[in-house]
Amino acid sequence: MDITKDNSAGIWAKKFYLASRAVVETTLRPYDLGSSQWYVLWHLVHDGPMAQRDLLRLLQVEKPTLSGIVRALVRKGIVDQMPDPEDQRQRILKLTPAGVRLWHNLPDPIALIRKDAFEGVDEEDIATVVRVLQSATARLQALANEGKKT
Amino acid sequence: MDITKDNSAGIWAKKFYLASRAVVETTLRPYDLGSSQWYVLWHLVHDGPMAQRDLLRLLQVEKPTLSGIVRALVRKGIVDQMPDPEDQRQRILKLTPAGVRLWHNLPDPIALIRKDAFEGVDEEDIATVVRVLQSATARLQALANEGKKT
DNA sequence: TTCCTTTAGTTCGGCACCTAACTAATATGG
DNA sequence: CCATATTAGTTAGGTGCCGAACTAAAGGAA
Repeated sequence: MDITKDNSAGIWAKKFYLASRAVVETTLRPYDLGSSQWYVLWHLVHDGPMAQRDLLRLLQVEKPTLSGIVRALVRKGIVDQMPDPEDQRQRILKLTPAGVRLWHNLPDPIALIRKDAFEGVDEEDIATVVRVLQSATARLQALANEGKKT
Repeated sequence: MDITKDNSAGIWAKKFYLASRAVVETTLRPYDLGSSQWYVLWHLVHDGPMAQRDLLRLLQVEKPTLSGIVRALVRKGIVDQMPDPEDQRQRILKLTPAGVRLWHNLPDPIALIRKDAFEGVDEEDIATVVRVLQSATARLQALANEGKKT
């Protein structure tokens, strides 16, 4: 009874996620940046300064998760976190000059994954992967929400 | 330019992994057990006591990762970790009586995911998901190994 | 205006991962 | 036989994720 047989799609989703995170983090390590830290920079570069709460929705993570990522970026001097004068609860996030300089030297880890993992793979197969995983995720999240309400 | 479009299979693999981990951990939380901790128990139940190094290969994680999981299980009184008399470097892992009792009350989180996420999904689609993710993972790991050697 | 609720963010503690650097013990080659 | 690998496991520190519980500020209702 091989347990991996029972949930092979789940097992491989996990393995792929961990492998791609490893590649991205290896790529970014020389710049002392984690994968989610990079993604925060990406948003700040492409959308300009924004409140932490807006980033929260873009990244789709919980508050303490983003709080930790931001703390690391502030510690490294890459991002400034200042209170919004309009609403003293909110914090505006903005790249520092050092952050802007860093960004210009950074490789694009998303392009790397796309190329090294999926280049040449049948488009329809990829569409199937997306469709199956998307629906499976929705089903699990529905289950989780149901459990919360009950 | 939506970044998610560029690597949608990767994005959904991640989302699915996180969602399934959340469901599993919610299921196991009443028993004060994490997902990987559960998987260690599963192996100890099905294969009997074994050295930590053998578990390492079964779980396919790095040494410090397993070390942390084992430490948590020992702290909770679920697993005993004793030196192998044959080889003083190795540690034999064995369920405690409390661990055995706990196991008998535990739900099966793998069955849960299989049912709630994939039940009714076309077998061929699942096969495609496995095939694509498996090959993508292999490509990334090959890349990682190459980088190590160079 | 005052009280109450909601919202934004942090802190704490926990899980699951990693690399780098370490100890202790066994195995091996000269 | 002894010096030198190699192997097993731990520790330290970092990333990314979570829920629970907290503070502070803003919004609303009586």
